[in-house]
Amino acid sequence: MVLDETDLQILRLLSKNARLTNKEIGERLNKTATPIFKRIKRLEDHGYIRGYVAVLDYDKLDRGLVAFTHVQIKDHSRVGLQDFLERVIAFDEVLECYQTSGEFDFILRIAARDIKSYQEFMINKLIDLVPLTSVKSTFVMREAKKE
Amino acid sequence: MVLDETDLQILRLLSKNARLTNKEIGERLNKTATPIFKRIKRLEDHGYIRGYVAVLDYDKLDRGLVAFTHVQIKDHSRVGLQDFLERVIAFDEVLECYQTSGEFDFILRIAARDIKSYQEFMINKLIDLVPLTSVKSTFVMREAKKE
DNA sequence: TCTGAAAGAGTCTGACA
DNA sequence: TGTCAGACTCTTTCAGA
Repeated sequence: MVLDETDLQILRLLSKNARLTNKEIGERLNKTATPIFKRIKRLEDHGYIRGYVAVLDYDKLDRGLVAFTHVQIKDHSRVGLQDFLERVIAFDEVLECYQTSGEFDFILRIAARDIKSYQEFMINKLIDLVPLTSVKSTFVMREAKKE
Repeated sequence: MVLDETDLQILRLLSKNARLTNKEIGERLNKTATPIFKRIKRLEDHGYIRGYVAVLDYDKLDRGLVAFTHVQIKDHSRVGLQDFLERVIAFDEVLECYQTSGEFDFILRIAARDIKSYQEFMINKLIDLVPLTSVKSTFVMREAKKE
């Protein structure tokens, strides 16, 4: 499937604000709502749009501590990596999980109430999962962009 | 503002799928669409919900190379940090920007077509912004969770 | 805080250029 | 690919419990 400039602009708009109506998008692209609707349907069906999510303010939700946790595990076999992945994404604290190449095997985005909860997550949940080689935490002070 | 269990469940559902209708959410929580509507409005007005975005598949968009770029800058004054932040979020390649504490000053989530485009971004855009102390790139092989 | 009815708005389909 | 009209569905408001 080939995307034209209109498709790309639709994706650009929706990645910033998924609540735009087809009519509003159409007005910006000089079209009516119908072709916008059809194009979005096509983009969804072909997997270009994977879904729509609400962006929450974790500060207000008493989960103001957001961290990136860089994890290196001991067992690098396919089974070992898959095992860690499946078990770690089951935790509510894990907002995102990326398998990576390079120094770390996984980067996790974590939300916890405070530093104490974060440490509890580390000690009682993360560390027990599978044998780890290293864990490095970086705390987020400000989210400046998100799309 | 105090959130009850119903509010939290609404947030949980919408953070995974923002396309659920008020009626569908109501059915899961044993209520009608009206109270769900009112609660969501309240959560939006009070900033618990910051917005709604489409999740795109960057693989398919020929921006399959997603990386976390860890940046340490030379000038740690408030102005220096703010300056870098404002200029870096203007780049299309920058999907997300987090100001962090610890080893790095910023973590960027970057999307590029391939390794060559990524290097071009680094050399022609990122490096020129402000004097940097270190830049470390970690490439994403798989996104296993995102909410 | 909730239900249920009703108006307003958006989505989605189909005929046609 | 696109416009337009109409059916359908969801959102939103309001009266009442």
